[in-house]
Formats: sequence, C-alpha cells, structure tokens
Amino acid sequence: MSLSTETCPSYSHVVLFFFSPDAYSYTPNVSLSLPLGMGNPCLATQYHTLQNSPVISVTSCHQTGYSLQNDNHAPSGYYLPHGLRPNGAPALESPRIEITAYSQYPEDEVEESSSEDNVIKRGVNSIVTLTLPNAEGYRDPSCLSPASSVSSRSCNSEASSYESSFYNYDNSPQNSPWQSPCVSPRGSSSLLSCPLASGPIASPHHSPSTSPQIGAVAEEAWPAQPRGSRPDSPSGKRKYSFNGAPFRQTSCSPTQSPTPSPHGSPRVSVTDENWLANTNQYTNSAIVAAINALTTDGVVDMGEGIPIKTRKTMLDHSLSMSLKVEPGGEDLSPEGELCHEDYPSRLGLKKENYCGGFLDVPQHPYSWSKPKPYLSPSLPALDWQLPSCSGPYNLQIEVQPKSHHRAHYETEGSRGAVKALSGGHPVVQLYGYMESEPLTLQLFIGTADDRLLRPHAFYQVHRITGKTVSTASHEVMQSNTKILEIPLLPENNMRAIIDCAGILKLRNSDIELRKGETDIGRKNTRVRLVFRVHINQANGRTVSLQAASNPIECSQRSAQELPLVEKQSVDSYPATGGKMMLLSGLNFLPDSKVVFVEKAQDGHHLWETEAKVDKDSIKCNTIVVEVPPYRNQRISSPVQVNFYVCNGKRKRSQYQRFTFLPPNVPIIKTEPSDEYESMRTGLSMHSKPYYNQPRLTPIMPVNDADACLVSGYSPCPPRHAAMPSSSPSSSPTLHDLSPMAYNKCLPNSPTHAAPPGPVAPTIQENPGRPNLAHPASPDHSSPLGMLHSQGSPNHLNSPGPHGYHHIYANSSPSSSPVSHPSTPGGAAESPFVQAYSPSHGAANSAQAGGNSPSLLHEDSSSPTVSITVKQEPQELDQMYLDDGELSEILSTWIV
DNA sequence: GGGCTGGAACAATTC
DNA sequence: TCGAATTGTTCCAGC
Repeated sequence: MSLSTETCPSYSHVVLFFFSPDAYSYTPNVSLSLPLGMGNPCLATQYHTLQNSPVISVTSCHQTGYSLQNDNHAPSGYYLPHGLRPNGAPALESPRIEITAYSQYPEDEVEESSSEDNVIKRGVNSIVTLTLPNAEGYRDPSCLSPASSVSSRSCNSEASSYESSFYNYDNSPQNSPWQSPCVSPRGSSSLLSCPLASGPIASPHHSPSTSPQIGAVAEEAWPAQPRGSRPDSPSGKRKYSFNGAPFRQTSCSPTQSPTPSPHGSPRVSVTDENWLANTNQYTNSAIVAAINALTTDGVVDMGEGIPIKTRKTMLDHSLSMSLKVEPGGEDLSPEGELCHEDYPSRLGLKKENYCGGFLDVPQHPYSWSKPKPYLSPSLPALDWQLPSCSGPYNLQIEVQPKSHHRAHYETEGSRGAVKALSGGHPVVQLYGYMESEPLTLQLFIGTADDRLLRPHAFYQVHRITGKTVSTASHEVMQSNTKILEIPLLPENNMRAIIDCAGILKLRNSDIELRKGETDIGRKNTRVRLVFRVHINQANGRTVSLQAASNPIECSQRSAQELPLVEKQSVDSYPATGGKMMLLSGLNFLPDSKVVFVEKAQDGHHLWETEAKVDKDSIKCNTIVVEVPPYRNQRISSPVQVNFYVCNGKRKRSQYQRFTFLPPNVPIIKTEPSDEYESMRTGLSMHSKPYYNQPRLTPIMPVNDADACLVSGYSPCPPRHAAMPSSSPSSSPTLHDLSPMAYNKCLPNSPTHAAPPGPVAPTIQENPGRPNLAHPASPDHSSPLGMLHSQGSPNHLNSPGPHGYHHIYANSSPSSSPVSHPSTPGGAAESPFVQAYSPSHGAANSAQAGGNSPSLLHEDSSSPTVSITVKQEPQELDQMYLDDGELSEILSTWIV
C-alpha cells in the first residue's frame, strides 16, 4: 500500500482517516498522523481490508462517517474519524491521500518485510514533526515523551490494542501507536513481532491469588525474569514472596532500577490538580476513531481477500485470548489455552455444544459451549469504543455498581464481588435479542478517566466463586486484560447478575515498569466495569455492543476521604445565580466547601468563587449550596463552568459541571431523576459527571439540540417500550463518566450533509438506516440538554466515550468544527460526531428516563445548525496548540 | 479454614 | 532540604 499526501496539512497533528468504500471493510484505511503519524501496523482488519481496496483516492473533506458507506456495505457501525489531531482535535485541512492497495505487493513482502512494511511510515517519517511545548512533561502517548516513545513501548502494553497486540514497535522508531492507527502491511505481522502479545497465555503465574493470570501482566514486562519473581516494589515492604520466601531482590530486567521509574520517570505526577487535565491529553481520538472505524465483522473478510499469512497472523492474534486454566480443565491445551482461535465462536454459544472444561461452577445450569470453528478473529479490541445499542439490540446496565469498591491486591484475599448500591450486584441485560442461543457477556475493568475507555492497566477483573455466587463465569485473557465471560441466557431474558466479579489491584510498580506502559497508577484508582456482548448475525457479521458502568473508586483511602458528588439537583441556571442546589454524594463534611471555577482556554482560572453552603443542611451525603452569580451577567450563550466539593487542601471531589445560562433563557423543568431525592428534598437530582472535565468550558449555542446530541446514543430504533426506562436501580447514582459528555457538537457534520445512506453507526449494522451525525453530549447538546442529560442512565450506560458512534470530525475545516481542539483531553478526547438516527433521540430519551430533553428528534433532512463547542484545556501545558493555532481552529469552528 | 471486610501500619512519593 | 501530607501496599483481626 502506498500513501501519499497531496495536501499536507498545515497542522502537524492532523490525522486523516480514510474509509474504504468497500462493503466489508469499513476500513479506516489510513490514518496519517503527524508528526508521529505513521502507519500503525496494528489493525489487522484494516489490513486485510485494504487488500481489497484497490486504489483509493480520497479527498478527506467530508468523509462523512457513515455516509461513506453505501447501503450495501455499511460497515456501519463505525465511527468515522476524519481529520484529527492526535489529541482528537480536528484537522483543519483536508489533505488528500491516495491509497494503493497492498495487493500490489507480494504478500510476503507485505508481511515480512520490515523495510517495506510501511509506506505510510516512510511517508510519515519524512514529515516534519511538531515539537510540543512541554512535551517532556506529558505522558500522553501521543507526545514524544520518553515514556511514550516507541522505544519504551512494547507489545506487552495492554494500554491499548494498538499498543499491545497490534502495534509493531519495531517498525516505528518514532511513532506513537497513539498517533496513528494506520493501516499497514505490517499490521498483522506486527503481531508476530510481538511474541508476547499473547502474553498471559504464556504466563502461568505466580500469583497466589485466585487470579493466577494477573501476574502475567507484570511478568511480561520482565521476560527474562524468572517466573515467580517480580520487580521490586518501591515499597520496602515487599520483602517476601507469597509463600513467605524473600523476594528476589534482583531483577533480570534491563530496566530494573531501584526506583519505580527506570525511564527517568517520564511519568508525571498526577495530582488532584492535574490528573484530569493531564489525562485529557493522552487521548488520541484519532486512533480510537480509526479503530472504531473497523468492524467486528471478520468472517467475510477473513475468508476473502486476505493473504494467508495475514489470516494466520490474525489467528495468532486471537491467540492472545486464553482461558483461565481451571484445575482439571479438560479442554485446555497443554499450554493452558483453549482453542483460542475459536474464541470468537464462543460468542455465539450453542447449548448443544458443551465444553465442560470451562465450567467453573458445575452446578450452574449453563455450560460453556465448546467453541465452534474459527469464525471471526476480528472482534473489536478492548479499547475500541463500541456503542451500547445497535439496531434492535441494546446492552444496558440495569443496576449500576456502587461508586466505591475496594480492590484487593494479590497479596490480599479477595474483597468480594462488586456490589450495587442497593446491596445486590450489578445487573446487565441485553435487549432486543430474540434468538434462542445464549450469548456471552464479557466483562473487563476499564478506565474511568477522561480518556476514551480502555482496559485499565492497574486493575483486573477478578472472578469470584463460591456458594454465594449465582452467576457462572470463567476467565480469558486478552492482551493482558482479564475478561470475565458470563453467559447471557434467553431464559433469563438475556439478563445477568454480576455477582461474580471482583476487582484486583496490580501494583503500580509492576505495571509502570512494564514496557510500553504509559499510564501511571498513582491516583489512577477509578475504574468502570465494561460489558460487551458480540452478537453473530445471520449474515455472518457480528454486532458488538458495549456498556460501561459508572466509575468505581477502588482506593481504600480515596473512598473514605474524598468527597464524591453523585448528583446535583441543578445542572444549569441563569447567570444571576441564587438557586439552591442540592448535591448528594459521599463524604461531605461540615466544613466542606463548594467552589465554582471557570477556566480559560489556556488553563488559567478565569473565575473562581466559593458558593454559599448551607452549613446547617450538610450531611455526610448531602449538601445544599447556593448557585453563585456568574461573573458576567450578560452572557449571550450558555457558559459551562465546573464546581467541586472540597474537604480540604487535597481532598476535592471530581469536577462537576454547571452551566450558566443567559438570564433570559427559559429554564425547562424536567422530571426528577431520583424520585426519592425529589420527594425528600424537593429538588430533582441529576447525576453528575463524576468525571468531569474541569477544564472545559464550552460555550454552546442554545439552539442546537439537534446538532449536538448526546453522544453515546447509538442509533437504536425507537423501542422504548421494550427498553426499560431509566432503571431505578441504575440511577441512584448516576455518574457521567463520559468525557463525551463534554462534547463536541459538530456542526453540520459530514454525515448530515452526506447523501442518504446507511449510516450505520454501530458496528456492522444493517445498512440502510439513516443516521445522522451528532455531536454528542447531553450536556452540550444544548443548554437545555445540559440540564439533564446526566441523569440518563443511558448516558451512563452507554459508555461515556464509548459506545458512541463517533464520527470523528472530518479533516475538512468546514466540516470539522468538532470539539475542542484546545483540549486535548477531557472531553476532548474524541471530538466526533455521533451517528444518529431519527428514532434515536426518542429511544434514548426513553432510556434516559425522560431526562433528556436534549435528545430532540432529528432527522437527516432537518437542517442542522453549526455549534461551536469551545472546550478548554485544563492546564496550559496540556495544550497541543499554540494560541495561534487555537485561534485559527476556533475561528474555523465558529460558524 | 477460607473468604470477606474494615482498619491501620509502614514506606514511598509528593507537596 | 526537610517535614508534613498523601498515597500505595501490606498486614492484621474479626466476622
């Protein structure tokens, strides 16, 4: 494949994505990322897809996401990224790239040659890179920091698919996998070059816990290290092994050092002040977008047009999944793996095919079926953002987990399964599935920061067994991430009670020292339960859905000390202030303070004021505060600010969003999201983004609900009736995890302008469904939307950043006013336009429990209004762009 | 006896 | 540079 840019973007970080018109390939064929851009040899699917893509000459301008696909091919489902900066910001240029199918190269060359491996790479390499200010201070993989440099990465990283199983570091001295999920001939071969990709499989473990494979995560970073030993912990306490024997004090790791940060500590400290802000930058929406652009459909692709070697590689990739070796497991291979290549097939479990060896809980009525022959190796990587609903299907977390769950270390015994607020356990249900075959619900621990959802490097799901556990489950490993597989049975209405999942904490030092790992563990203690289900379609395709839970604080101390705002009775109010707002949450103290903050684009505080707190009303879980008057009483458009509860110097809650409306904007009252609270306090509560993106201060036009809809709402048909409206059980503590929530209202997204066509926002959906691209954020959809979007369980369930069909902003300036270029992180992670179907709004509205006024009906033909979303970086040093660039971008966005 | 919990000691890291 | 504060990890005890 060859790639050339005919129009080199003026911005170095522009990432271009091209989608193959090919039906099955929803291929984000190419992603050209500058300066680090390079062909990301990852994405096998892309690879083989490209095989079928002759020469694609694309003018990125209106690559309207889904619209790119034709009705018959709709790889729908995927989010079409357009021009984006590594930080997710849209590219302003519309470079034209020509893509020549790999097929012109001998397969061997394609796969084995490292020299020819990436034409993309060559091309990119010649591109001048942008020197980022304070780059060294970033840990953002997208930056050229030591930590994130290719040299420090390895295939072991589980950080992301592109960093782990797919990414071929060898080939990219300068590419950050985050930079360019480009298609590369080496895409698949990269797997081969990453023998450890299947890591866990090869690592029996030393973990004394019931999670033997967990140890593999760390262990892989020390290939030369004798099994059973682990890197020294910075903690002097780590003197003994689990059996009491002294730990080896020496390590074979070349990078071993007395300190946890052998790389000169490229990792920055994450503090209350900068954590969220920093994390924002880590996001490379472009990559995610590219990844999302892929389809899970692999059957056809795999069978056709894919070089044998490629297929083999892909199979290898599938090998990265292994089953936990249960004592006595009969179906396990000698290596303790079980028909890995068959894994995908297990997604469509058939009752008639039992695989007893998998059964951990024999008494359970459900037995894991024996894997069917290899079907599709291209299930979406764990860091792919998937929608929670697609077509008739909707994966919902009916009962959210408690916001706190103390994770256990390997050195400790289990701390039990994650519980629900009500005392039970989380419940997940798949709606719309009418088949008689059971499905497999996958569960893994995901991140809960501002970045796009991905497997959490420091936490793993821990399988809980015992007489108190009613749900069968078994574990598999996929790229260092443990996945718990739970049967979803028709007889149970495709509903599963998640009482078999605990959370294991891996030592920071173990993970941080791992090659390729760029995340830091310190204060990175929030996670989300991520559920996935893959539904095989009659046409051979697979629809993959994903739903992420509310954030769960896993730190013992944080859970006990940090204030947590779960809900707020008011999301927005006129700039005049004066409204009493009830906050509910945890750990409020008599001397808790509530501070409103507004920051400028450069991260500087524009305004900060302490709101009046009704001291008499403070309880440990509620606090009443008076909304302070905004600094400018004459704002003409909503202004989003943030506030937090502070219990002390470093004990602040996450930022919560609040929107000041122009004084004359009518307030639309919406239904309380929490009857109890409403009745009790007279104030309706809105769950709040627990995560917030403090630095964002989007200014949104009021009238564009339709131009800016809730992200995370995938194009689901109007099935309210079939859908549970906001589940009471799931709404008591709704957190807006989604960075998306902050979002990116994309004006006239390409999709809007796109010709009618199937725009299947979700994976491999049925083509034909008209979808509209939407900016997505409830809060941003409009000031009105901001009022309640957060109360939507849907909002929560549809994984914030996930589950959205983000159609990344087009590279075209005119069409990519996407979100927030200035905020590489935060909500900013993924500026995208969400595909949306007319019925979607209603559906979501229903899901939202009636709290989503922002979900206005919209249809593809309706005129859309451009919305400008201005989001700010939390800190100056987090910006990727200089003021000039920002100004230019913003001016471009502002329509 | 093992799993689950809550609490806290101890040490490293950060402020 | 030092002390305090914070955070991570391990250990203990009780149920």
